[in-house]
Amino acid sequence: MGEFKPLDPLLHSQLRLAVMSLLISVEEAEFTFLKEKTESTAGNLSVQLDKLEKAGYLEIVKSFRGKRPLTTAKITAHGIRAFEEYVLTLKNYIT
Amino acid sequence: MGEFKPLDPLLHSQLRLAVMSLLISVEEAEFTFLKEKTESTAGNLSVQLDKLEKAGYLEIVKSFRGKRPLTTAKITAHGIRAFEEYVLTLKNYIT
DNA sequence: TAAACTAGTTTATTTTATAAACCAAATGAA
DNA sequence: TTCATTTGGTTTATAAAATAAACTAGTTTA
Repeated sequence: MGEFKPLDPLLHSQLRLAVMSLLISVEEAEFTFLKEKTESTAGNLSVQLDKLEKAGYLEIVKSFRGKRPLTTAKITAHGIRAFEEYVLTLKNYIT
Repeated sequence: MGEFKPLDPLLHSQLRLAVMSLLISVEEAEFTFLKEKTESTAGNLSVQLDKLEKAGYLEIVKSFRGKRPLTTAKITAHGIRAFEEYVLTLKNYIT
């Protein structure tokens, strides 16, 4: 029983964790909302959303609002499980 | 009041966090003890202890036990404060 | 005395995070 | 109308971190 099982590296990142944290509570959010809440740059956010999507933690939907592009992120069931697991693992480090 | 204040990058690292977590409870520990508990390589542990020492979070004492070198790490008051602060900050991400 | 082990450090490589530069379209001001 | 600015991003380049591999120095064991 190792005391410190590895932390999911995909979640152990400030920005990705903040994004997941937001999406856990709101279910679905726009790119600009996530950008404002996390105070990240668009470039960084774009890259990190990509990674979370490729891991299957998020679903990214691209559409238009009026004439402008609109990117929406939604957490998946797999993402929720991974986040919960991450939190449990982390607790062994900080308590 | 930003929801996600930055996490101390020195502590937001799996191995350094595990080391600090151990030292919070035991106060003082040998290199080999830390290596076993964290299941890290000696090289990685050496590098990370250095960083924590340079930040003033640990004090590293080098001596000999019999004829063999002995490296001991001890958490500082500053390290304890930083760890506690990190935990508080992190809670805003995971709850 | 040679092989293997201990207790690490140093250097090199890979992976991440982040920033900077860029793009396409839409809007606003002169 | 046309040129500057803004929106909503993506792509590429750079900096920083984590990790692994190689190395050092000495010790113990066969």
